Amino acid sequence: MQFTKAEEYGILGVLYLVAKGGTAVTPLSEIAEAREIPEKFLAKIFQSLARFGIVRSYRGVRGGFALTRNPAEITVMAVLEAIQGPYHLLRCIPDPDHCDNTDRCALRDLLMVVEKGLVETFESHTLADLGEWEHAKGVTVI
Amino acid sequence: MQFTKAEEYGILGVLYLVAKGGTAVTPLSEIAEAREIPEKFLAKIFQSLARFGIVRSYRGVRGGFALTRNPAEITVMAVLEAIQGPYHLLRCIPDPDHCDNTDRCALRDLLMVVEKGLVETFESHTLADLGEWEHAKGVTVI
DNA sequence: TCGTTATGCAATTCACGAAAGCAGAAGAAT
DNA sequence: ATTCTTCTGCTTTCGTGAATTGCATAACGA
Repeated sequence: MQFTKAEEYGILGVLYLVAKGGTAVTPLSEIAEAREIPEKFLAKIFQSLARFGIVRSYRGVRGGFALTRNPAEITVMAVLEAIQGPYHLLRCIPDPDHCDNTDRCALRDLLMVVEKGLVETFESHTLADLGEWEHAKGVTVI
Repeated sequence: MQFTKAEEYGILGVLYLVAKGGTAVTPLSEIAEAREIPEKFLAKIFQSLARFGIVRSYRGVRGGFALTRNPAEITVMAVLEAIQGPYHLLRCIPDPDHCDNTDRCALRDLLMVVEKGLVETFESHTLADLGEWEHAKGVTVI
């Protein structure tokens, strides 16, 4: 059970936008360089984020991406789901037909408990929260 | 972030032993067939469990594996750590030198919170607990 | 019209989870 | 002793999906 690079880069990317404050439109090249993320990979991730309305894209010179809402209104969970789709620890959780005795599986029950706690934590933290944590630690944009 | 097959098989394997009750020595072939797990893969997993003292192995005719302790004394966490080693969502959590600004990373802080909750849940459930859940649902050994 | 930036899809690389194979050791049964 | 069973400890293979790259195209501003 490990956090994926896509998830990691996605969060770091939007946090960069938060750190820049307001609604500054920022090109991927800048984010990628500042946070040392492969640019094309980041592009893919931000396209997902754009589809889910987390960020908005602007083309052309001085284009880039910007948050669509106030960071306080965007939960970490929303970002993760935009990147990875619905979040589940086992295939049989969303799809009970995946194996033949989901209704008797204690492991599935336990993981549903674990997953619930996990989702609650991700939902109870917004990008603004994380931004403040970083700010308190003196993180700079570049 | 997904539960691995090794983790899944490991838990299901020991739960099979729990369901058989007591300290019955059970060969891998039986467990593998009953729970539809690739036998050689299960062997690898149980070797780890044996090294960590979760189960004990017996060779020869009528050999196999048995739990070393009462299921109520074995937490799910113990089983998972035996299989996967120390549990971390990001490499930089156990190894702060993995990236160059772990001390300023809000994502790392958040994941440490998530991880804590996760570990607590796994530690607060024993194999006996899961065994009872299954029992209540009418799970049979074979 | 030109340069910049995102878009969308295709292709590729790569790591690791997952699984299989095999020779050998240990042990029980007879 | 011999034989059969079962674990042990490698080695190797396979497959999937993560991670990354590439390219042609579309949109947009200057």
